[in-house]
Amino acid sequence: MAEAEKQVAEEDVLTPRQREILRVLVQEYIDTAVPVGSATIQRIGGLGVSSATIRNELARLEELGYVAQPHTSAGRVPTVKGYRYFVERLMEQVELPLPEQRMIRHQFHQLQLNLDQWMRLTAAVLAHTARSASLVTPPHAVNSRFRHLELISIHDTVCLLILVLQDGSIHQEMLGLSQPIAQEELSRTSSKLNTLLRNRTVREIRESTNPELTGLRGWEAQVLQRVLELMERADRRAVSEIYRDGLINVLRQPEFGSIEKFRRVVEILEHRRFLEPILTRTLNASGVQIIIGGEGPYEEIYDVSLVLSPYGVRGKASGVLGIVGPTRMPYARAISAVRYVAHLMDNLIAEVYGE
Amino acid sequence: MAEAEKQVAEEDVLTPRQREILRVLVQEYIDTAVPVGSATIQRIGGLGVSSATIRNELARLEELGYVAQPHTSAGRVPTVKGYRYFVERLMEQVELPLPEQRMIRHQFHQLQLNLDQWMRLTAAVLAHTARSASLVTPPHAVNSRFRHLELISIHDTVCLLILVLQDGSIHQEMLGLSQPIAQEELSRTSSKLNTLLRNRTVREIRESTNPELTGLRGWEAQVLQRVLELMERADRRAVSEIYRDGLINVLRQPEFGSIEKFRRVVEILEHRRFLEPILTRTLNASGVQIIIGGEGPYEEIYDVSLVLSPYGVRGKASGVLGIVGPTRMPYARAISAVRYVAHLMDNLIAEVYGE
DNA sequence: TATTGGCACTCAAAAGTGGTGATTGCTAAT
DNA sequence: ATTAGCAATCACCACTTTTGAGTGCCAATA
Repeated sequence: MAEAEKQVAEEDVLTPRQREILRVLVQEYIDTAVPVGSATIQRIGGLGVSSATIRNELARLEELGYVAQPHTSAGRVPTVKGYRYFVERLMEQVELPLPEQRMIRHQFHQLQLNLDQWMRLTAAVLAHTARSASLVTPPHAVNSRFRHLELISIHDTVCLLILVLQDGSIHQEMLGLSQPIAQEELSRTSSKLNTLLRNRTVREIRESTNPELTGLRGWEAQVLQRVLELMERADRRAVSEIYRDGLINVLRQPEFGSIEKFRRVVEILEHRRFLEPILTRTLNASGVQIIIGGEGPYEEIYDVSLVLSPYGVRGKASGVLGIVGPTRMPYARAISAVRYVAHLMDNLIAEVYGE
Repeated sequence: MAEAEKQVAEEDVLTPRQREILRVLVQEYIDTAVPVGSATIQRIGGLGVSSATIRNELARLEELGYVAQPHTSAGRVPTVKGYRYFVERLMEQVELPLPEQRMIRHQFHQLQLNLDQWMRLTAAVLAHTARSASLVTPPHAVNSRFRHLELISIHDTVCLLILVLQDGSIHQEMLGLSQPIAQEELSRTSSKLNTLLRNRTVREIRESTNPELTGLRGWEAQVLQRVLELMERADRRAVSEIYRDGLINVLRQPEFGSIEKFRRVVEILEHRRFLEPILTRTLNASGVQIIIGGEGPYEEIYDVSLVLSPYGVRGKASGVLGIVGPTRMPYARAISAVRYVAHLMDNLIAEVYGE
């Protein structure tokens, strides 16, 4: 198995004892937020060696870049590389405790299936379960297909345009018309377009040579134009909207005693520019993704981590959900929470959107 | 006039000089966040008296509860009572500078009128203009009237129910049907209901004795039931959704060097339990409301203030917008920003929703 | 050769120290 | 009623000292 091979290959770099020391150190640091010294590891680690031996091993781990000292006379803290090794090889995968699973399922079952409420609930449940800030994007199809158009007269020259796509997303917009149009005429046009466009993608519609479509003029052409624009926007913005919750949980973390680090979390959550590429990437991945701040392309968000997972039915309707917290995060719990909720969403999506 | 009487009555308590001293003190404290001493007031206040006199007056103001000393050898800071007096009687009302007005108008005119984007923009503009955290609730009608229903088959036994009310709000919900229903039949029912319910309130529908309505059975009755429930929920929850922005601005305030006070701001913004009653109250008030934390029913949110205003067309569609910040807030600017944006919204709402 | 006890060393954090200056309240003079 | 003058207060700052957790290294040990 590739898995086993990888593990063997890794043993060339870290001995089992070093791995155990690293595991204990990261776990302890996650629990206490205090740099961990050799004596502490000896006390709670249960490996039968003296603190001097552990010191030697720690020196080696530091050379290799897995741990670092905030200052000479302090214990060690994990580096980004250390966290990465921990979450990939050392951490014990746990399932979310059954009572919590039951509670979450219960909450989801009580729900009337309104997309907006549903997303909110998901964000709230994630935040509560992982005790950190959460984010959720609504399920979204890749090449959305037209499903239904509705034009409702608001007054003479303004109508409300409601567009429903096959992924169930609803897009609305006020439309100023070039001339006064009555409701009857609006209805006639919308039912015409409903027939012409049904189940088509933007591309198909644009390439159509159907004279009924290409021949549209005046306000009707205007409506079609807006419909296409809305569909394109929906396609382009894989991440349409982001539901958030639980920011307050992050404030409880001791590392945010000073404002600066906390600011980064708020910035990540408020500014799409960070999230958009990360979420898009997650959408196309599979399984729980762990992004540790400071690594590779994520230098800017040093000491903030994200645990994200795609959910939904691939190619039909999928979204991303996950949590944001300090690098020093209880990953085991976070991952199990994210994974469980994502699975639950997979099922719900399959139930609602497809067979 | 009641206004004038009140002012006269108040002059019994505070002499003109005391008022001027209080005004200078609060203004200076708002600007600098540093306790203000008698010398400072003498220097910048321009009242032709010595600092000793000012000290005497300050002692009196302290007795009366308008100012307080953080410790014996420090200057004075305003109390909640002091702030209240300041915003109601001493502060000079200013208009938002014209260039800013122009910029805001410009942003609103560029907008395609989608409610969701609109609310977001409003929150963003408020946050930016008042340099603080902002919140906005969408416009909402009191006794909403039915406008349009659309049923879209998702698969056999699930359909998407879209309900448009007269205030332009759109409500959607997935509906599990008791039996498989085809799209044609869904359409027939929705157009029937559209005729029967058009422009009616929940109350009117419930009290109707029209046999076409009371005679509905099976899944059709189920649909009607859900429509009524949705309409009732829309009526009941005056504050449906809250758009927020600009939290990051609050982090810049020096008083949030420690986390504790900041936490309160986040709590207010995240938990509806604080906001709901405040917003509902504001909705029924008129003009800009200033809520100073620690006062009366708002003890819990000590040292956080809100500047809120209702907007929209009374009885037709109205909402609340405003900002949240530290008690030590540039009220003049905040109020002018909130007032200006609220007026702008009044006009936009009138333009879109009515004559 | 790996492990260990012992020990000198380091250094951040906590506790202590004294000086500074802003500010007050009080008093006596105007 | 107002003011100048002045002693008293006390947070704040810069500085020093103390403390102790923790390290690195070395010589002894298995």
